[in-house]
Amino acid sequence: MSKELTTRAADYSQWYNDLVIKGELADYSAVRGCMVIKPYGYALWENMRDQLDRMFKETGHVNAYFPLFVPKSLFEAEEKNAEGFAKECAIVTHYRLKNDPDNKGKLIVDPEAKLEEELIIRPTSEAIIWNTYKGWIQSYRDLPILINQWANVVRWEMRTRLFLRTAEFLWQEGHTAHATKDEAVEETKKMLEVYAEFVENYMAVPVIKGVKTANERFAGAEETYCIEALMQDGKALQAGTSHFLGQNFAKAFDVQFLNKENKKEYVWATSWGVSTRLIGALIMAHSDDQGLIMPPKIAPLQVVIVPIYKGEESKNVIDDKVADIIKELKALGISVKYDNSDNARPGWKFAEYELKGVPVRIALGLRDIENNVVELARRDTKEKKSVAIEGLGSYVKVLLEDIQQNIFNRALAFRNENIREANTWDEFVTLLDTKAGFVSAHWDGTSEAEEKIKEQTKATIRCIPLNNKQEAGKCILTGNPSTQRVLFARAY
RNA sequence: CGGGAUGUAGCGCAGCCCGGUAGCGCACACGUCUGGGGGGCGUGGGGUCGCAAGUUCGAAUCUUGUCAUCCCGACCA
Repeated sequence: MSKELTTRAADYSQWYNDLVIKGELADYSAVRGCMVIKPYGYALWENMRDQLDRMFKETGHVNAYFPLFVPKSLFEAEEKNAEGFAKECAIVTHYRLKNDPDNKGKLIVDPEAKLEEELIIRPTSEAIIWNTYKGWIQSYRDLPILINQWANVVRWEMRTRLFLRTAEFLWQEGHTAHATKDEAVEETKKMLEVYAEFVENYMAVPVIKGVKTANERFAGAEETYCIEALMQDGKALQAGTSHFLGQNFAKAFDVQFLNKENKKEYVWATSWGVSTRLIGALIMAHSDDQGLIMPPKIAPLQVVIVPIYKGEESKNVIDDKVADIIKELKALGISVKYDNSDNARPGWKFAEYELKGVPVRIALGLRDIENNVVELARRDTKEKKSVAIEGLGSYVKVLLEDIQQNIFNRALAFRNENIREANTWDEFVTLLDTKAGFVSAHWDGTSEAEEKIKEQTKATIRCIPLNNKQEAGKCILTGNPSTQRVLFARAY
């Protein structure tokens, strides 16, 4: 099977879809807007999940699991949150089917089995969790609660895209409860740091940490912190969010505690999440026209070995040699696959593993064995060289670290080249239309101006970067005074 | 929800305008030569043409309806 990929230049969206489908990360399913995550894609998600999970636990969190369904009365308790998600909720109204009397072999919803109260399939779990926390919290001694859950959620999106926006997606959502505002704010920021560290150090995708404007804030939050990444087509992608929820949910669900002075206070809350969308970010940040490029630290497979043989006899010789190499690599904690299957030829395998983004490929035949070398190819630069079998393990280990660093540096350089300042409206519009990327510009801080800019340019304020430099300026739209620049971009 | 497109073999497509025995490439199976960048040759298997009505002697093809998916837009992690 030849797997022709659309190039980025020809059709960026199609290129992305081709990588996901032909790279065997995911497949379309029989359900509109829902995808099947295939084993290779799921292995990637598992690696991401496992690392994040370690980081959450290192920062004091524990995992738990809450129901998929949220009774409507709970869902609507926090008004802003409910309003924000209402338009995209799937709702369970019945609990039973029955045989269709008019159509043999078919089923219909049993009208007798209507639920007293509709159940909302969670688009996010604040409601069900805060309803639960109410029963868990009486005293300041019960705080903080630092819980994370790995779950699926459903958001009935109008238009979906593999990994970037599916109707059902996998994610983690942290939900913490604190006795003081300061502690909750600190938690919000801490988790933003965890996300930034994960995305940069493991996924090799550079991010900008910032705060969302009121318009872009999570429904029900007081403050939304985010990490924003830049894709190769110049569009921004929100890679993770961490919300300071204030006392909104505590008030909505009446969660109070007695403080040390024996006075009742509402609990302070945070929530934070990243999803399978990160896989979309990973693909669009690194990959090229030959296929995916996996960062070694989370690659489902770090090294693939392809034998070059002629006939059974030479295959056996190579198999023996490779067994030693695999042993050495595995001892160093490197994941490795030996593909000596006879149903594809070497050239086909080379292309296939490039498509899948395996960071390092080792090829060897009798010729190499005689010389005690292998041919080693790195996916990020496609550079090939002959490397001694002696000490191959440590060579590969260093190489994997180098690839990890190299793809991060490459993405960082691209990101930095694509942050440009605009000082006038014309400059702003021209930059958006000709260069894409982030545009750093002054904004007067009003929602009205933000809305108008969005209407006219489709660009949104991605964030107000943390530690932003304060400088006097004029809003590019209104000319009103401004104290700092914010980052605009067209976004996914 | 607005606009555009597509449903024919596992995948990608042609055939439809102008109705008359369902075709190509890849994949798959077997054999063989091969093997250092998506192999060659030979043989073979596989499809109620998305679904439902209608027109007709006859429908993949014409008509109507319907369902689904994809792409672009608005919305959104």
